[in-house]
Amino acid sequence: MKKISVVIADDHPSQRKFLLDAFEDERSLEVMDDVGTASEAIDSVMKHDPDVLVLDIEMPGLDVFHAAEEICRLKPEVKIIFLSGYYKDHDIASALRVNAQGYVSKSDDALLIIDAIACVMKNKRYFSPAIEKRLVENNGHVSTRTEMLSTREWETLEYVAKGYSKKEIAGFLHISVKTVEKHTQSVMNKLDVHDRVLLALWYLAHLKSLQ
Amino acid sequence: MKKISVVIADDHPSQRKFLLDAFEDERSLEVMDDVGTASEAIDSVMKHDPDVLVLDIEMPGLDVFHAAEEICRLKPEVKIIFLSGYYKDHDIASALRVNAQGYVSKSDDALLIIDAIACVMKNKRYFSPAIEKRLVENNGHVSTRTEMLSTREWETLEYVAKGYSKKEIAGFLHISVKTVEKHTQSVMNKLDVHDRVLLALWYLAHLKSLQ
DNA sequence: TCCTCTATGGGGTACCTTCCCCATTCCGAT
DNA sequence: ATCGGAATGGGGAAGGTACCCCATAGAGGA
Repeated sequence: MKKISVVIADDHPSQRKFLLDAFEDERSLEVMDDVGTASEAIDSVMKHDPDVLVLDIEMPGLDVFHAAEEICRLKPEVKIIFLSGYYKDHDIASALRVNAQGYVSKSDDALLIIDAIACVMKNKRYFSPAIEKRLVENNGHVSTRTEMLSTREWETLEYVAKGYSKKEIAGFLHISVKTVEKHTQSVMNKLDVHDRVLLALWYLAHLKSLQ
Repeated sequence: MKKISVVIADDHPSQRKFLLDAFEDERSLEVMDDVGTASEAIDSVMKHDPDVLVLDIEMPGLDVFHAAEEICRLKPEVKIIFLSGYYKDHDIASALRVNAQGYVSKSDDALLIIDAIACVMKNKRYFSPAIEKRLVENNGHVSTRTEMLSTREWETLEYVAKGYSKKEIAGFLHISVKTVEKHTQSVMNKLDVHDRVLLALWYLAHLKSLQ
């Protein structure tokens, strides 16, 4: 089986070593390069064309999110996983904005980061539990689109798209039918789709690109 | 509504898990037991008295067709749906001989198997399209759901699945809304799907296998 | 602090959908 | 010739859906 090629970008040598050691023990991974700044990260990605870039959020010099945007533009197939020390909502939002595939806390176990790599390689997004919790508390579901759907709206959309009636959805979410109706309407207005079947079709069509 | 009780018999744990997961998502189904051999299947059917037995054709130990015959003798009311990996004419013939109610290819979508269950519960036989094709080439006539739908019903289904309203469909087909209604109802009765969104999902799920 | 956004609900209305009832025509099969 | 199925339509009931109106409470940002 082909190994997953990885580039590591972190300004702290100790953190870099920690990751290098962790990834070296994992046979499915192959670290191509490890660098200490965002601009070096861009260069390294251009040179090595890795599957995954593990990118520390706090680094001196060029802003990591600008770097991430640049990499997305130049090499959109590269999966970017952000590493954060103290995750701030603003950083998470920026990571989402540049369409990061993963966001892992440094306090998390190394195995979790390896898991995140395996996850994004399957074209799924990965967020460490603590950050996921934040996301749910704040924004809600991941959406970098102009048409932002709230958590409840997403949940409602998912159930609608699976063919459940408002009454059933109200039961699942433990809210009234009226509120389900409200969420459905909000979704319909935001997506400019005013029919349940078309909503389901929209959901199915966007499922791949959303996850 | 009473759930359809199901027993799964498959020697591959992964396949069992796949089916369990698929059936767990289906509200109308309740898996009573899952086993790994034909003789266990007999015991399980005797013990749980399920509505449907999903039976893998390739299993070690006791021959599955003998087991199926035994079950038909002891519990004739149990519907048996065969799951085949590589459908051979001989197996299909054997399945017909023991009066199986359904025969589905493993390569088919899980939804199709769920549909097969719904189908046999209405005392209709079900054969997945690929197998049905074989049957037509060899033996002769076995009714399938593709044949169940008339031209107009099929056309109506297609428009419904694309998100058009009855009024629109009536316009497309140059018939009255009432007739569209009639066709939609016929389709819903035949497929045992009583909702436009689920009809659309059914259509999408079967589009590939039906071609 | 004020204001917006999210989430929660109720009332009401118009329309759509699902499912009964009914009929006619035509066509192919027994 | 009759019978069944496919296709065409209508009436009407019951419930679902889409879209308005309204209000309240909490969290977060300007």
